[in-house]
Amino acid sequence: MKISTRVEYGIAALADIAIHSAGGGKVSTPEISQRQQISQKYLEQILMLLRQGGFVRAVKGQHGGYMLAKPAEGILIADLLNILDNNILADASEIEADTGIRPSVKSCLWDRMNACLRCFAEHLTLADFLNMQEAASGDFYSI
Amino acid sequence: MKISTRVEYGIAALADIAIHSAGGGKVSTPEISQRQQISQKYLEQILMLLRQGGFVRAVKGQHGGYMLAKPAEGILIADLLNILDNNILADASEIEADTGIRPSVKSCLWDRMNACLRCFAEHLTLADFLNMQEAASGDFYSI
DNA sequence: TCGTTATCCTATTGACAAGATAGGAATAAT
DNA sequence: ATTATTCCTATCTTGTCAATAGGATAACGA
Repeated sequence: MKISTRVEYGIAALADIAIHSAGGGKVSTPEISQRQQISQKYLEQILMLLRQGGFVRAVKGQHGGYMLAKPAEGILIADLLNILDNNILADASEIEADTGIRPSVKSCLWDRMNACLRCFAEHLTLADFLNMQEAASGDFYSI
Repeated sequence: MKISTRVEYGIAALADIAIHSAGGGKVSTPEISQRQQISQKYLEQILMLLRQGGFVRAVKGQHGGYMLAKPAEGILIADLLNILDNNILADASEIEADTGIRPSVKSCLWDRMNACLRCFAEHLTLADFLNMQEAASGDFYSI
C-alpha cells in the first residue's frame, strides 16, 4: 500500500497544528515546516487543500497562521485521505456510474477492497492518531 | 483506491485461462488478447509476471499456450496483487526494517490499513472471483 | 503610512512510473 | 522449412508526484 507524501505531510501538519494550537493559538507555515521537516512552499499547497477541505481555518497577515476548524475527534482519517489524495477512497462503481458506465464485476472487487479501507479509516479520527503517537513515544515531533 | 491496469489485466487474463483451459487445454496470448481486449504485447509482459510468480505454466512453440499452474482455489488474490503491483501489500514497517530504519508511528498507521486489505485479499481466491462473475452475469468475458 | 510577515494562488520544472509499442530470439509442432 | 507461439529487452509517451519559484493579497505594528 503506497501512500503519497502529500497525505503523509498533510496528516503530520494537521497533527502539528492540533498540538501547537491547543488553547486558541495559531500555527504558521514556517513553524510547521521546521518542526516537521517539510519544504515550506510544498507545505503551503497542502495546507491550502486542508483549508479548502474544511479541516483548518487560516488567519492572514502578520502573526497569522492556522488552527483546527473542528475538534480533532471530528476529523476522520478517511476524509483526509480523500482530500489529500484525490478521492482515493471513492468507489470505482460510483465513478463509473457518474460517467454512465455500467458497474462491472471487476470494479465490484475493487469496491470490496475499498470498503475494507474505508471501514477502517472512517472509524479513525485525528485524535486517535495523536493518541497513537503519544502512546508510542511521547515525542510528538517524530512522525 | 486506484488499481493499475496491470493488476486488472492480470486477473482478467488469469480468469480467462482458468475458464478456457478447463479439461487440460492451453490458452494462447492471441486468444486472451481478443477476448479480453488487451494489447497482445502488453499481455505478454503480464503473463511473464504470472509465470514467474508461479501462477501459470507455459508451453512454447506452435499450439503452445498457458494453463494454470495450480487450481484456482489455491490462487490468492493477495498474491496476485503483490506480483502484479510490486508487493503492494507489503508492510511499510517491514520495508523500513529491511533498510535499517526504525519503524515509525506513521508507517504503523499505513500498516493497519494494509492489514485490512491483506485480510480481505488473503481470504479471496481466484475461484471466488470466478464465482462472483458467474453469479453476476453468467457472461465470463465481460470483466 | 510603510515595512514586515504571513497566507494565498498559479506556473513551471524534474523525476519517475504506468502503459503501452516494437523488434527480434528461442522453441516446438506441422 | 515454415509457422505460430512464448520469451526477453529496449524504447517511447504520457501523466502524476514532488518540489521550487514568484508574486498577489492581507493584516499587524512601529
